[in-house]
Amino acid sequence: MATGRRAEKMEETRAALIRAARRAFAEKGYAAAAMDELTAEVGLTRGALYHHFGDKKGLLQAVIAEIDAEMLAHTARLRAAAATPWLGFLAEGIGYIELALDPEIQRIMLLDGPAVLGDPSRWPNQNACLRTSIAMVEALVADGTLAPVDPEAAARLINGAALNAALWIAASDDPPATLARAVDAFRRMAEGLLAEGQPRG
Amino acid sequence: MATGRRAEKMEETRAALIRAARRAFAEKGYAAAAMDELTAEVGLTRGALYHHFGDKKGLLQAVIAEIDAEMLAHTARLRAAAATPWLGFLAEGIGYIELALDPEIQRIMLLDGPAVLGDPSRWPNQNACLRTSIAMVEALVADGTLAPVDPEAAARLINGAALNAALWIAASDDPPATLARAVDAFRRMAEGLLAEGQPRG
DNA sequence: GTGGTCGCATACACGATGTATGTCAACTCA
DNA sequence: TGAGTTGACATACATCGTGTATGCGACCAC
Repeated sequence: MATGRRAEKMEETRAALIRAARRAFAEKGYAAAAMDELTAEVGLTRGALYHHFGDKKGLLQAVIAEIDAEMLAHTARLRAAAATPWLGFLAEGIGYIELALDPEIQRIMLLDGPAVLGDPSRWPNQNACLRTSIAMVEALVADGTLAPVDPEAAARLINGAALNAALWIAASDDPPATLARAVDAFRRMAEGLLAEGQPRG
Repeated sequence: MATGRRAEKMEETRAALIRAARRAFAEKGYAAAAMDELTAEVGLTRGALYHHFGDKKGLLQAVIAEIDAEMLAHTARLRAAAATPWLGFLAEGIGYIELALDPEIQRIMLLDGPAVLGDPSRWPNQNACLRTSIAMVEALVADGTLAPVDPEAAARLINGAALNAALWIAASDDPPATLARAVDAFRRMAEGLLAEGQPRG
């Protein structure tokens, strides 16, 4: 499609607004981020913002969608690089923990996002990520690697554990050391889902 | 101590404000709860509020401290009623999941609280709860029930898994059924921490 | 009973969101 | 190609909510 000069510029301002919002939300938090500052930073006014995103919440949604897509792509790469499905599953969880070390992700995705937009498992992208996790657990249960556990429940618990670990690590004094402790415990817990007699990975 | 008429009345208004805030925060969320309404509901004005709690955040802290104390007392009861330390540990986690079915706890403790006050593991009461969990894991590791895992890491991951499970259950269409699925998966994951040869039950 | 303290109300300043309206450049079509 | 239309964005305003400074009145000490 021949995107005219018009549409092209428009996409540019959308991107600029989202970029500025990511910075502002990450640094000051959603509530304390003023839209006037945000927009002025990229040479616009709130008019542009309300035109493109409807309201402040809409801007946050756009920001979250972008970050979420990046996270999804990252964990998918880790999973694909693993030797076995089970190791892929572990790698995905551990990668998720590492990702959440980023202050931007913590503040926007883990703290403000849920408070403003509600339960993250209802977000479209998170749902996609979760669905792949569920599918993996299903496959691992089917081939006998995992005990007959409810796939969605297992995927969500693993996710929750990883998420909380990330918050802990981020708030700790020595993140790398804490990361190591968390990853070890995470691996053990996940191994609790393995079927009897399966090698512990 | 002879609490005079004065101090007595003051405690009463503090309690009334906290009560009203619990309702308002739970129903509308922290950001959307207006202090004017809150206080008018119990026949006061914002003056009382700022006098007692400093600012809106201070009120939220007081509310959270109260709820947190209730949760702590509840899980402690469950733990004490269990037959063995290991079963007590499980009961505590499962009890935590059940507690979080309460919409008030979800909204205030799991969504708005972290966004406004930051990482919950830094809250004084949560810290107390976590410390007892860590102590339990330490004891279970010492007596050989659990594998030699980092106590704090294990406690935090278990906590995170339970917390996320609660959010999931709450958002589900059939909470009781979802609760059953979550509890089963939770038990299995926790059992991953058991030492080799320990009975799973 | 008089001065002081303190719980709480009143009044105001400030900032932030959202909306209604205006404007000007870019595209359409005869 | 130029008049009309659309739409991206700016401007101006209405509204509301927090926080603070100030004031009042009841209780307590002496």
